[in-house]
Formats: sequence, structure tokens, C-alpha cells
Amino acid sequence: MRSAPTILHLDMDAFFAAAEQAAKPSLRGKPVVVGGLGPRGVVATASYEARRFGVHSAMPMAQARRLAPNAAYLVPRFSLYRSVSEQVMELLGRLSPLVEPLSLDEAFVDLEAGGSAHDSPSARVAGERLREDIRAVTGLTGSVGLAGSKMLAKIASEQAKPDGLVLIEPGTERELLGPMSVRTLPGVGPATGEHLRRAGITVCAELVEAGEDELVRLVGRAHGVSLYRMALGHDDRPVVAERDAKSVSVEDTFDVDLHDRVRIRLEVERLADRCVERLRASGHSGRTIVLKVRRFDFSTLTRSETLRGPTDDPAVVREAAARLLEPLDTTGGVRLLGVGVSGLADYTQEDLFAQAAAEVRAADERGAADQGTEEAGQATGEASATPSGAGPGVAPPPEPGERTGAVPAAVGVPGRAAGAGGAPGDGGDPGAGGQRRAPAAGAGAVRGAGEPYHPAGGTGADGVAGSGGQGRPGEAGTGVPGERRWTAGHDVRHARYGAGWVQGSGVGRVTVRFEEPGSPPGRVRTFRVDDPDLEPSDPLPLVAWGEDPDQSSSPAIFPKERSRDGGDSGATESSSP
DNA sequence: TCTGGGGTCCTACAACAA
DNA sequence: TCTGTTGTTGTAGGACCC
Repeated sequence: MRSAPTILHLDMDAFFAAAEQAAKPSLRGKPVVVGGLGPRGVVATASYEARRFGVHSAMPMAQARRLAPNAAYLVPRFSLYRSVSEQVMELLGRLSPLVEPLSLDEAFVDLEAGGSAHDSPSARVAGERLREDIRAVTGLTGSVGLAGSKMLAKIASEQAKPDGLVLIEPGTERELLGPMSVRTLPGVGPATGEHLRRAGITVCAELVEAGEDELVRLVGRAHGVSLYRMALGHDDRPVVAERDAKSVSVEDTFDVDLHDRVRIRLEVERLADRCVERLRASGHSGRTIVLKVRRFDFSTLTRSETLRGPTDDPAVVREAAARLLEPLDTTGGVRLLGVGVSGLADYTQEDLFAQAAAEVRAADERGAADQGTEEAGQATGEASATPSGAGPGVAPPPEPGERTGAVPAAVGVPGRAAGAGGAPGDGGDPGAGGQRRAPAAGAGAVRGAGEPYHPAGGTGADGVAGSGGQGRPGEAGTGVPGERRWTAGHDVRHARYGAGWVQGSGVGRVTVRFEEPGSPPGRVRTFRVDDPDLEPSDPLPLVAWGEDPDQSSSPAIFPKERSRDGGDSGATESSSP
């Protein structure tokens, strides 16, 4: 807790929805809801216009549609949001080297560390300047909170919303917090809030009155102590620029509950592959494999297995996940499956190979070849002569009968290629990692006819959004093999009419609104879905070249990885199943 | 009418080792 | 050698956040 309000918290206003409104002039001033459009989708962000109808994030999409039937419903376009986010983070980086991003649209900044503020007036100037810069560079608004601690800076930015700045003077925090709901404090959600309410505690002043011992008794040691300190306004957590990831996971909710055991297993293997792709992309390997199963009744089970050493071998993760699945009862149906890896290590593949080789040499010298997994080494030579596929070389050879994540020799070769040996029928799914995507050619082989590949909330294989009440989730599937699909909200270009975005599609037609970020609201035209003049395109910059004095040499927003980002580029979405 | 995805942290309990 | 204590690790689940 410092004596000057030099910790800044930035929170972009209704970020996803605001970015879509900036990109689509016809949506400005109108209710916009961004989220999963499938039958089990939820709202990611609602514009302030949509919030007036009672729509808010985490609300089931079906409920949002009932509350705001005339809103525009769009699937998230993370490549666009990421590029805007990068620009915002760059502006924050100009204020201080200590920037702690919390998500795409939120971050803490230590102004003191950057020398950009040392007292209330200078902090306020820095905050206002930042808001101006963000607006100039991105065309969007953000709210700024300034205080002497992270907790209070966050509370301040919440109070500043939308499009404002609030500064909390150090020394006033206890008075300020006293009448506030306990739910204001970070870490107090619905469960803890209700727990405290039953004990007669609803506002922060009552937390202080209750005292630390009582809070510990009510909500447990760690939570009780921190709750008491926060209620007093005490928060010494520093702004931390870099945080190491502790786990990597992927999960999918299915539009329809899965019952077929073979299909469930196949999906688990697919998730394991995607998880490993992410794991590798982050430069990690991990020791503990976690399987998550949410059943038809929403009850959630997790099962985990810790290997003897870290791995980033897809075959090992796949097999471990499958082992964890085996004893689980899935009768009744499964609505969600997830695979995760925790206990991360910073090993690169090269490190693993080096360690593996060293380990094998040492083992050979000891003449202590392990009987249980020896055949793996013999079969595949150097690469798999490591102690099974699991964390090659990091762990000592396993004891006979011990679980190590050992894999059949044929797929036990550590290295990128191993994944391709995958489950029969998954075609190796080379693009399965990273962003979720609509089914591309070749990926459809394992999916049962009529069963949606894409889980709810995905980028929408079905790809229809209702705008102005038109279109409903799930209708988009044309049922015509080879027909192109157009995902609502995504950018397109027509040879004759220029740039636009998909407003909806279905029954062999796609409706496009032709407008750009800098243009007035455009007209709507409808085409056949296979119109050769219509092509998917990349997101356009929200602020045109040269509009921002500081950024005149480059577009304000231009996705850096657009060509590599298969997650939500129109190109991927539109490929035929 | 239902309830996403990707994380973090905490608690409780059992097994095991010192 | 047996027993009790304590610390560590693995596992499972829950709460919370954006």
C-alpha cells in the first residue's frame, strides 16, 4: 500500500462488443451481444445498449435472445481483439516497464516504476492521457482506476465505467470501502457472498467488525485472512510483469450430449492432441495429466495422473487421458470433455533430448536397463530409448509395473511427428491445436453424420447469427455437402461491392452488409452461398492509417498473425466440411 | 431456460516417509 | 520394533476471475 495513487488499472469498456461496433458502423448505438451462438452458448460481452435489456456476460445465450431479440448476435473474433489488445498494451508499456496484463482487455500498470507519476495530480494526468491515446489509436474507450493498491485501483476502474477515470486518494480507502458490498472485493463470488450473508455480513465494514478470527472460521484460513486485510484496504501485492503459466488445458462443450463410448474416447484423444499443441506452443512440458468430464446433469468429475517426468508427447498425454477416462461412468451422457496438463516445466524439446540421452547413458552404465519398458527402446532406437514416452530422460527409469505414461513403441517417439501417428481417423488433424475452428477438410472423418463437430460457443460451425431477429443458432447448416459456410460477423470482400461482413446465412443464401470501420452504415445484399465473387477477408483496421498522429506510419490495427491464425479468420470458417 | 473456456488458488483427505 | 507426529505429495473438488 503506497502513499500515492500510482497503481493504474485499465479496463476496456465492453471490449469485444465495442470492437465489433467499431468495425461495423451499422451496429454503433445498437445492442450487440458477442458469445457462443450454439444451443449451449453463453454471452461473452454485451454492449452497453444490450445491457439495458438485462443482458450480461455469462448469461445463457438463449436467455439473452429472449431479453433482447433485436440485438445483433456475433461470434467472438479473437484475432481482431488480440490486435487491438496488443496496441493497448503497447501504450501501457510506454507508461511503465511494469505492466501486468490480466486478460485481453485489462491490465495493471505501476506508474511509479515507470517514472510517469509520483503523486495524485501526475497520476491523473497520466491516466487521462492514456485514455486519450487509447481512443486515438483504437477508436475504443477504456476506464481507468488509480489508487495505492491493485485492489483499490480495480475497484476504482469499475466505478469509472464506462469511459471514465476514478482516483482513490490513499487514506480514504477504509471510509470508501465500508459501505460497499462484500461482493466488491476480489475473491468474493456468489458462494462466499452467500456464506457471509448467512452470517449477517453483507458490507465491508461488517467484515472488519467480525474480525480476522471469525472470518477464518467462516471461510477458511487463506481466504479469511485476505478478506480481513482487503476490508481494511490493505493490499501489498506488487504489479508483476511476467507470470509463469501453471497449467494448460482445452475443453469442449458439445451441442448434444455424447453417449457413444467410442466417440467419447475419440474426443478425449482429440482434446489431448490440442492440449499438447498448446503446451508446446508455450514452450512447456508437464507432468500431471488431468481429465475433466461434465455429465448430462452438469456434475463435474476430474481425474488426474502424475507421470514420473514431464512430457509434451501427444501419444503419452492421449494415453494417460484415455486411462483416466476408462473407469468413469458416462452413462446418461457427457456434455463437456476437457484435457489439461499441469506441473509445467520449462523444458524445450532439445533439453528433453539432451537429458534423455544423458539419462540413457547413465542407465546403461549402471547396467540397470528397465525390464518393463525395455522393448520401447529397442524398437525405436535412440529417441525412445528414454524411459518410456513420459518426460523423456527427466525421470529415472520406471519400476516394473509403475505407471509412467509408457506408450507403445510405434508412437512413443518424442517429437513433433508423434502426434501424427494419432488415433485412426483423426487424420492427424494438423491444425487441431490452438484456436477452435470450424471443421476443415479432412477433419470430418470421425464425426458422426448429423452430430455437430463443434461444441457450443465455438466459432460456430453453424455460423449463423441473428441480427434483427433473423437467423437462429443451428440453422446455418445447409445440409448440402461441399457448400460454403459463412460465419456471422466475419469479414468478407465482394468483387463488385467491396468490403463487408456476414450478417447471416442459411438456406443457401448469405446476407452481407457492405460497410467498413470508417464508412457510414452500409447496405445489405444477399447472395448465394457459393457466389464466386464473395471471398472471406481479414479484419480491417478500426482506425484508418494516419488518423492517429503517433501511428501515422502504420495502421492502428492490423492483425500481426492473420495468415497463421486459423481460429477465426474467415478463410478457415468458410472451408467446406 | 439453462449454465463457455481457460485459467488460478484453496481446501480436504489419503498415503507415505522421516 | 512399534507407535505417534509431522511434512510432503498426489488427488479431487470447489470457488473465483475475465
